[in-house]
Amino acid sequence: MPHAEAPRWTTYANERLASEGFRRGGGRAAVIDLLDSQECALSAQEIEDQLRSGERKVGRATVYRVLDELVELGLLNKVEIGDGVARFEAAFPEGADHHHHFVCSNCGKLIPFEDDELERALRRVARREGLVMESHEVTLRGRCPDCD
Amino acid sequence: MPHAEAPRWTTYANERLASEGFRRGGGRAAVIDLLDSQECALSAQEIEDQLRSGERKVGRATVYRVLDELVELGLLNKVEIGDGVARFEAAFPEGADHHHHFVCSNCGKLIPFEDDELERALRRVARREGLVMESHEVTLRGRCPDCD
DNA sequence: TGCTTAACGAGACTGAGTCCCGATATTGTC
DNA sequence: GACAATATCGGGACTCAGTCTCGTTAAGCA
Ligand SMILES: [Zn+2]
Ligand SMILES: [Zn+2]
Ligand SMILES: [Zn+2]
Ligand SMILES: [Zn+2]
Repeated sequence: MPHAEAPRWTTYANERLASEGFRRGGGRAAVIDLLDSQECALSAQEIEDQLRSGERKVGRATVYRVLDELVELGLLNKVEIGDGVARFEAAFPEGADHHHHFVCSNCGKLIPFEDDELERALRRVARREGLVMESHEVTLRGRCPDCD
Repeated sequence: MPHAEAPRWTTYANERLASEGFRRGGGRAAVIDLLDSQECALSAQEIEDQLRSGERKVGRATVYRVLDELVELGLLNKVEIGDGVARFEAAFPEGADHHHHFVCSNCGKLIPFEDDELERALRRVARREGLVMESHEVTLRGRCPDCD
């Protein structure tokens, strides 16, 4: 949920891509627009299907290619909740809108959450172990309020 | 790294399986013994290969079946570092030997670490969000000391 | 010893993700 | 605008972790 006054992720992503020397291709633009309109993570299959059913057809190879590029540039977070399907969601600069996920082991619902202390603890660990942290993932599993 | 005086994980796992009414099968025993001798996580493929090259052959179906059972019983932790391969490692009761992983984005090395404050932060988040946490995974990504 | 049924394993199958390679579109230059 | 250079795209074959089926083996028990 970006702040109302913050620029759209699409804008940020496109600027970044331009500055990295990428050309502007229709397939990539379609994937970016779709991801920008999402609340939380989407799988490659979901992206492919939604684009196929829309007016802008995009091949599977392109979807995966674009997702890889964006993850590589840090414009996208790859979320893996353990069901064998990778999901992707927009990542804002400076860690804005940075969050993690809770997965209900009963109904499968994906609930996002954020916590500063958790983030601090992670940074502290990395420093203590002498590791240069580039990214991290946290997944909590259990019962959601509905299923408890 | 279990404490020297602590019982072997094999023992603990077998007792638990017995108390749950499982019969003692050769395939399951082989998988358990192999996992007990490991320092950190092993993939299903690695387990299958190591058992196949040893004297105790175990079919793939059995390996996956046993791993699922053990994860279900909380005797095993499923570790997914994002390369499309699930790994498994012994889980001790009471969270003893509980740890998480750092993955080097350059050389792929898997480095285990533990941190009480991180664990506390996770429990706090779950409570605040009204979620009943059954398990969790944390993966840090970046450069290890060797590759930095 | 004999019965019941859990445990096992060969191998077919599924599906996410990868690759190849020819077709198409973008950008810079003239 | 035309053209060359090359980034982008996509159909479809392919890989391979993980799943399923079903007939066989063997643990537990009376
Ligand atoms: Zn999310
Ligand atoms: Zn739920
Ligand atoms: Zn480990
Ligand atoms: Zn490294």
